[in-house]
Amino acid sequence: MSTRLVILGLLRDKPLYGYEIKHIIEEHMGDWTNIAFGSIYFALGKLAEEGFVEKAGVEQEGGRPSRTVYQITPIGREEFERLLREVWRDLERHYYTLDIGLAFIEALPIEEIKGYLRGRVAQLEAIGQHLEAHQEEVLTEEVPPHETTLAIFNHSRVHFEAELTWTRELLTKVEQGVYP
Amino acid sequence: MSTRLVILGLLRDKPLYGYEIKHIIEEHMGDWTNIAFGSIYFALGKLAEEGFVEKAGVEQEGGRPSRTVYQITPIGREEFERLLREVWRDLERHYYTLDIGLAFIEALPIEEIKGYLRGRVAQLEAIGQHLEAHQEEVLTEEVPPHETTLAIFNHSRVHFEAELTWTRELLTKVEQGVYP
DNA sequence: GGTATATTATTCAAGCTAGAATATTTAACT
DNA sequence: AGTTAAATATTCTAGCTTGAATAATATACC
Repeated sequence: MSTRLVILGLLRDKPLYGYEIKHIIEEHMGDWTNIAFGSIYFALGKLAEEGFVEKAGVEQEGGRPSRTVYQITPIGREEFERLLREVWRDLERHYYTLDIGLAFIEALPIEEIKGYLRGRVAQLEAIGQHLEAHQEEVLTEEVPPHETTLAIFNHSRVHFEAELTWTRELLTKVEQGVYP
Repeated sequence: MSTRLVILGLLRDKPLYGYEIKHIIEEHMGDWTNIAFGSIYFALGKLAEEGFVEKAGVEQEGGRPSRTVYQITPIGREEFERLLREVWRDLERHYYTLDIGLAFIEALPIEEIKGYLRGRVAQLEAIGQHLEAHQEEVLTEEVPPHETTLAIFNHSRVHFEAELTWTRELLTKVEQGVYP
């Protein structure tokens, strides 16, 4: 669903082929998206079927595999805006698998749970270090980062911090013997 | 993936049929899971195929549709524990669709974006009200809530608060004209 | 009493994701 | 120069999710 949005968004600028799209995503959006190869080709096929994109031709460079270049259509641009508005308008709910783990917490020895929680705190602290380092790096670059980059970065950060706080609190409670 | 965990977890106590599983999930886990009908039947079929559950018989009540009851097997119990440990061990990454919206922010008029952000803040504030009310209600019940229930509730809450804080900050920046 | 709605229980098709498989080719290394 | 590794580009299958479709009965309502 967001795969379509990304593809249409990228195709607005110029025609692209699947592999190229995958690479742009990895380079520019790699940290905050999760779009697999198959999804891109599937979405391209679907978008073409629906008339939102169309084949712009087939290229070949040397003896490399030939590639199908797609370009966006006028109704594709409309669809892009529709999807974009949808994303901005609607709040999305996130579900946390660990909540299910919590629901079944009695199924594991409490000492084992403590171990996992300590592990989670350690992992989260490592991520925190990584995020800080990354921010340092970005801020000391010659080219100042774009505001959207910062906003996206902060988005991860606030949720990461929420998760860390919550996990620490849970560990404390478990250590206090609140869970039987 | 967490569908399997939930199903196996519920079947530990007693044999159940698909529709019953769906109902238990909705009643007890409805606020923090998102498992569709089809997924349950699909997972039951798969788990049966793999030997983690098995048909315990077919029941019928009055003229209602007949129902297939499944029970967990010994290796099903092992699989449950394996999945449970996996959930506790591994941190899961969450991706936010709005980040993609942010990446394409220039495609919409900034005034429209402001509107959406105000809308999001309002929606989040409403959820905040709802969460507070829900907590009040739970805390004033005769039966004190189980610790896991509170932990799961707090999990939602910290992330909701993170989202609200971040959204407000973004709105402020947009209103300050940081985004062209 | 008769119509409308809700409940029960499952099946099914369509959509989407993930990632391995494929086949060629260029770059890297000793 | 020859082997290995990495890159290029797509296809394909298996797995999973979603929600509509089905079909019967029980309940609610006027």
